[in-house]
Amino acid sequence: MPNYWLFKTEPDTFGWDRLKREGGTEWSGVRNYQARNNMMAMKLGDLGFFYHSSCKEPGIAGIVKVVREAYPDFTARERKGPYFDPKSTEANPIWRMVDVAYEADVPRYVTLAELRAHPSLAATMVLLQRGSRLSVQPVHVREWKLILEIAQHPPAAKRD
DNA sequence: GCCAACGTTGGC
DNA sequence: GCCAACGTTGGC
Repeated sequence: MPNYWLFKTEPDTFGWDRLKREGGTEWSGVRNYQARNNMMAMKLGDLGFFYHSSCKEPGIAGIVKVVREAYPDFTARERKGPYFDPKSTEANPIWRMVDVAYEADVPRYVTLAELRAHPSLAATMVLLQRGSRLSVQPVHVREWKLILEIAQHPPAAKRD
């Protein structure tokens, strides 16, 4: 059984279209210890939702698979780069990344608002907790299955 | 070790 | 653009 995760990304910077086009990516630039620890816990074959944040309609855009387990994030040592961290050295790299690859499309885009509308998700999903902004987070298998179930049906009609 | 100040995230 | 919540920094 794989474990399940959620990766946040800003579609203006690196969205689902680009991930599909390129087939996969290094998940570099994460500078939060909890998110790093989550990546260090990932195993080959784990699956993750590809989540669009900081955009007009935040939500789940696709599914990726972990194709390389955690290894040092070299962008921490790129002196001129935006992710440079002087605390990270070759002998002691403090930041890690994983590689992910395209796994599948979701049947349809599932918005944040829709996720929130499900009480059982709202109660437990890390993404939906107040003030939560963890960029790489675990998803419970129960949540994973429910979200896929939601994605297999048309969105609930909007009421006026 | 405390905690105020600051910069960032991210929904709205 | 606003602002609440968060994580980090640094003085003490």
